[in-house]
Amino acid sequence: MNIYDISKKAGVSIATVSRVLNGSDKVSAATRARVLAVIEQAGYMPNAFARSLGLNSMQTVGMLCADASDVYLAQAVQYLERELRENGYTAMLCCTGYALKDKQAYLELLLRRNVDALFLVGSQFIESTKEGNAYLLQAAQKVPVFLLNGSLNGENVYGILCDDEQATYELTQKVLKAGACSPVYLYRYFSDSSARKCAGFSRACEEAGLSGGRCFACPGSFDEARAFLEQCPVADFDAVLAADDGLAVGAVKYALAHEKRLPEDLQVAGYNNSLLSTCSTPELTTVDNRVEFLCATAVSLLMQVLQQKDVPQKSTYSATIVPRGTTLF
Amino acid sequence: MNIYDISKKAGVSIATVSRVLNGSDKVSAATRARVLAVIEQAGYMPNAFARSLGLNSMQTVGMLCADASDVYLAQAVQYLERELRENGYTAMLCCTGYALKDKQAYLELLLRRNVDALFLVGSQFIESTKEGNAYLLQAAQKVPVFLLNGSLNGENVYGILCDDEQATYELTQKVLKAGACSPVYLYRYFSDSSARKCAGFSRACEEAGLSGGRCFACPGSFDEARAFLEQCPVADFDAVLAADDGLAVGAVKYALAHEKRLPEDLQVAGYNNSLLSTCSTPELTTVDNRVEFLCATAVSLLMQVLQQKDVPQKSTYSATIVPRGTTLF
DNA sequence: TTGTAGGCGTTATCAG
DNA sequence: CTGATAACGCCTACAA
Repeated sequence: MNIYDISKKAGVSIATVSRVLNGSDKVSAATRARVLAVIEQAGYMPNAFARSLGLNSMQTVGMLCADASDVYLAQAVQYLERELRENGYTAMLCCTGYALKDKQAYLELLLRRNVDALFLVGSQFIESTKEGNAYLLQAAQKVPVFLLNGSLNGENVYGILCDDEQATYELTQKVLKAGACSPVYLYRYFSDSSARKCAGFSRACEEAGLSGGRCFACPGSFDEARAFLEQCPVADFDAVLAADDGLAVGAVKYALAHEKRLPEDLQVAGYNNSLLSTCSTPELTTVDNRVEFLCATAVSLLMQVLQQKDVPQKSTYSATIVPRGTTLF
Repeated sequence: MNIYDISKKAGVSIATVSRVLNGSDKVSAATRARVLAVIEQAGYMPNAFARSLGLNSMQTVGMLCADASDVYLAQAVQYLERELRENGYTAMLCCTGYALKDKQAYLELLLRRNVDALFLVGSQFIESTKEGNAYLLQAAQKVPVFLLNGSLNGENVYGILCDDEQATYELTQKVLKAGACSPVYLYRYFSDSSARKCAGFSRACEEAGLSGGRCFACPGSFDEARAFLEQCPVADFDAVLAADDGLAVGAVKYALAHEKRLPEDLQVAGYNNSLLSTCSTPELTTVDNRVEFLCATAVSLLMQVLQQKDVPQKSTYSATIVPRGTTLF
């Protein structure tokens, strides 16, 4: 069943059928109705591949995400997909994992599908070395590349990111002001975003005259985070700030297991304002980095880029602190 | 940059280039090497649309999922995508929400992209009426339709599902045997799966000679679930079993707020063995319905169907009970 | 308002 | 082993 079949049944040329399909106004109401009736009756759907071949676009964007089951990333995936669809685009999802080699391979895989753009969801996609990021710049020669919560200097690469440094700085200040004397910072793995968070934390610590060496990488499961705190290099810590809510939940579990009162004996704060922050009892103080806004912005920027409009290479927005039960403010 | 450019540079015909691209063995090693060198040097990638047009497939499957940010569904999405990719397929994700009208619209949208198959993730896609399911049967006339944790009788429709009834039955038995006299069951919304779970719960209750009317629909947030229990129609309940871990976390919050000891005063059990079950303190007893297995099975069945092999319309597998801190067994 | 014909970039069938 | 050529199904000037 193709456009020829329809044109025959309707007694018109394929050009007319095509015009009807694409809502051209250069078709008389009568023929339009007739053609539509035939299409309806036949249950005809135009072949997407043929259409894409001519138009050189299938209205598709590649979405790379290290782990779509991560509470935070999953939310981003959800919002992005929704926004994209509202703009007529479909998302091709690729869960890459955290290894650079895989990220590169899956990015190429998506490029081979002729996607119209690439979304890299999460700061895991920015490497610390120039060579590590080369593949992104290369991809950007073919399609616009959007970094969600990351930034990278390069033609056709667009970064939208939350000011994690400032948010963490302010959060740390509040925790210190509320009485903490020996805070520590936990992050899951090194990334563009966690580096910014550590920087904000350290800045606040320095300003308060505290000693350094308080930021630690720590495995991500609740139990591992808890175990880490049991042998924390800074033995007398009285506040745990974390780069994501999961680690903070680990800290809560640590406190509950050691009969430390939350927040009197130990202040805890997470990041992301994810489901985990309210799942915890007491509920976590956390930072809302506004994923929904991030995603909406990214998609709207993409639409502008596709319309050949000028778009800033880097957009920054600020986060909000959400005080709840695990801090003294 | 297309296949003609490459053929010219390599001094061969496009047929030869195509053969090289597709790994045909009817090419001499010398020409193959020459062509590959040109391809490499030019950074050439074949056009996916043209290729798909000829082959009538882009090796793509449509993935419908009510909410990709749901902890359970997100995990399914992640596993499915991984399995699909390992088999050379790419996932087009569509987050439909829970309204039938939207589910239908997004399914058609995917069909219009000429996907090779459809995966409907979660039992939300089976309606209780015949007319409600008609769109699935219609879609199945074009491509194979896979129901993940659901089943429906129809040509080209394949259901893979967990025996939720039996798992819930056994779980309820254990809770009763451990001392509960007045259990209640909470589910978030009516679905194929929640119906099976309620049935298992009710069967165990009946066998224990308990009165009926113990299954309740309940809004899904932690706070709402907790609030529901505060005015539960069954006032003297001493066990809360839930159709998902989120509701069970609500029950834990209820217990903590009312100084009921877990599990001595109140037994609680969730479902899905999701992140929420270990995020909770105490950790939730729950049911592991083995999403990973579900997804792997679904993809492997798809591959069989695509190879024209005979595949059972319905595959069932069993779940595992995971005893943790919120029950007395 | 409608129809004709060429092009999009592959794959695959035949000849050679 | 290699090359010419006809599909694949749609869009869109250009003509009528």
